[in-house]
Amino acid sequence: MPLGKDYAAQSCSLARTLELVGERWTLLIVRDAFYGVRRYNDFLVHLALPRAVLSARLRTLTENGVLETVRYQASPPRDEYQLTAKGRELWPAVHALAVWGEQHHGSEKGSRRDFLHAGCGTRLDQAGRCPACETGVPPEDVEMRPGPGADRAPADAVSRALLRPRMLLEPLPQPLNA
Amino acid sequence: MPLGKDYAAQSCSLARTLELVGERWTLLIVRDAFYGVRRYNDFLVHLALPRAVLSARLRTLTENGVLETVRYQASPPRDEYQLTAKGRELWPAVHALAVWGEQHHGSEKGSRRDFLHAGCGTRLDQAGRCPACETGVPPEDVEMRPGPGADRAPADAVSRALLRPRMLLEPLPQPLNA
DNA sequence: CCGCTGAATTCAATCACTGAACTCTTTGCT
DNA sequence: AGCAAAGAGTTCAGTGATTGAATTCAGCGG
Repeated sequence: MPLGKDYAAQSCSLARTLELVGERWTLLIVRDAFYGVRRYNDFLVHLALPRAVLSARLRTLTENGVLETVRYQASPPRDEYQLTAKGRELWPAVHALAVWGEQHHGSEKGSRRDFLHAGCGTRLDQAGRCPACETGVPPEDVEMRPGPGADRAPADAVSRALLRPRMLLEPLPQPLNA
Repeated sequence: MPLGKDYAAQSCSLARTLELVGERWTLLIVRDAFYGVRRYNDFLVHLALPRAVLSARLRTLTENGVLETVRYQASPPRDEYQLTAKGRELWPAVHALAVWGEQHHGSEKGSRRDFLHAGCGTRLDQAGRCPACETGVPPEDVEMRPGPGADRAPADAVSRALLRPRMLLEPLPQPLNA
């Protein structure tokens, strides 16, 4: 629905996936959700996208069961957006795309962000598996830390909060200071 | 370049990947290339997209080293578009997205297309690995065959040609009859 | 009462996509 | 030679989506 017509070749499941998740900004929102971003304003600050687009994307992701809203305070009603189980299953795809980008368009200084199997400390391969343990690693067990190519002093508070090592899906500390 | 501005948060390799591969139609073109589609007209027939968009996408994919043009006849000069090594490395990402779509938006009749480890015949998991052999499977070793949910009598010749089991990256037979 | 925050919506301008028509070159047919 | 067809595009007007700025709105803090 979001993008006018549906893709032809709808006999392919990739086409139906891209209808939902293939619009501009959508996968970056999902990626941020894996990073622990949950609030409207944090997405806004981190991605620097127009508010209208963010609202629209959050709505269609929620309507399609990728995100769900969770009330975190009642009096001025405020909702967080969290990944559902269905959304968390996008991790292999998101990770594979990120790894491809790192390999082919990475900076010369090295990776910007590393994803490690928590507990064993090994970097994941493109398939999202731990080469040492020879198992797939769900996002809950992935530790993210800045790599040598990371920007050391980003302009926005969300990027700064993401600079310290953290587990995927772990919510950002609130409020965001420094 | 293709989409006006570059994504902010360019410290993420996913963003740079999506700049290249995240536009409408682009990943479907790449998927078709894995399926063996190589010619302008075959992409056009299979995807039913505007010619202007197809030309633009093929150009940027070629300029960025995902596809390369290969002359297949000289007299009226005709080029095929083939995946480069860099392009073939998108297979895990494309496959992961397709599997996600199959799981969450698949038809009730079952999968539309199955991807098997050729030689062992086991269906790949979401990470693109063969559960039986416990190895990753490169696209050259993947056999594609229609699943129970496939459309049995598609309207276009390319879809009909893709109905018989085939190896990924194997070029479509030319000319396309039936 | 006033200003602030978080979460939006509205609006004009811009940009991209769509679909149809057109171009150009070579080849096959008569 | 003349004509139609195929393959691979380009051009162009109309539509739809995205952008960035401004505005709204509710509740809270002092």
